[in-house]
Amino acid sequence: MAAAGSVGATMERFIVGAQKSTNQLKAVLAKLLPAAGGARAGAGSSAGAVDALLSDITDSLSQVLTSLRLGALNTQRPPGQSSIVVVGGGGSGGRSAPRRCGQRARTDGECRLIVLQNEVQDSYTWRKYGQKEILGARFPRSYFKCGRKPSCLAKKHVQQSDADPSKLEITYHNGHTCDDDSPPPSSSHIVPDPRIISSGTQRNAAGLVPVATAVLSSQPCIGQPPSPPLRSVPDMMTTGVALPASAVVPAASSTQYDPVPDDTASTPSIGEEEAELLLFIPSPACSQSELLHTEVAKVEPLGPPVWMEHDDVAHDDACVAISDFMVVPEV
DNA sequence: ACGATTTGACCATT
DNA sequence: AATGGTCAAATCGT
Repeated sequence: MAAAGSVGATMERFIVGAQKSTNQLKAVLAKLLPAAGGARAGAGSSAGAVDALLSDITDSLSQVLTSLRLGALNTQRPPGQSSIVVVGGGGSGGRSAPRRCGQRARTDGECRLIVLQNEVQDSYTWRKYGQKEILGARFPRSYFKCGRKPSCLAKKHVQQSDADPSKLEITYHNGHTCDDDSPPPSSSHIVPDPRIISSGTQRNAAGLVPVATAVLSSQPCIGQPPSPPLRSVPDMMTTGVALPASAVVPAASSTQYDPVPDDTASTPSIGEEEAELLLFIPSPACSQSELLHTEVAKVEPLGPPVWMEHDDVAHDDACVAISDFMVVPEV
């Protein structure tokens, strides 16, 4: 849809702008902090560190930009049809989340399963309301409800993948209804409409971070609240863009993560065709303390990826879980 | 003191 | 009966 394209274009503009600013900053710092050859070792190392950081920033921005452009890959799926977004794996194809034996399907509304690398998070505020050991699963499943509004029906179940502990299997149930009536207090968000999907890894409940911040930071988000407002993405489950590990940002503590912006009141609900890109940012999903920390694999700019659904898709009445999902470069 | 998280118990579904 | 999902009191952190 056009909207999706405009969102991507908007994000792309911001990223390009960030790249320019970074380059300018680099130039300025180069003058202020004469690199290596500097007289004082201290100054030299500082300059080196700054340079390294700036390089990381520009590299991350490039990665995000690439991901955005690859975003064309989007796959619009009709509501009810689920998709598994595997973040990471360098496009080599992620592992699926096979339905566990004894796992039952709920019949309450739509749900979508997403498998993400840890350290990703979405822009919504989630409140954990339960945790349970699941038969056959090594890790417990955590239950979250939208914390923005009690009336919002959005829920998500987060479980660390048995197959790959570095991934979180997040199942979303129902779309957010909190976007409809009361837009969150506005802030300096840049991109309109955030709806990020995500997953997290760290032990903290996460928080949202502004995309910019996310892109710049490479530190693991353990118990770190994000400060700036997050920015991000459109509808979840449509497409996914994996940010480079360096894009991972510290998460905020559960309580106030995500200030989903506001001006983003227009967040589309699941199934809408609005968004094409997803920005995965560390999420609150794992307020639990046991989640592992891993890096999000980089997306290789090999060309427009294509989302492929594997044959063995398990269909439930209202829930669908796709077992295998891969991203392959278009030849 | 308030709000979020934890955790055991209860309920619903298969 | 077994299992997953939700509730709610207790606990913890701010």
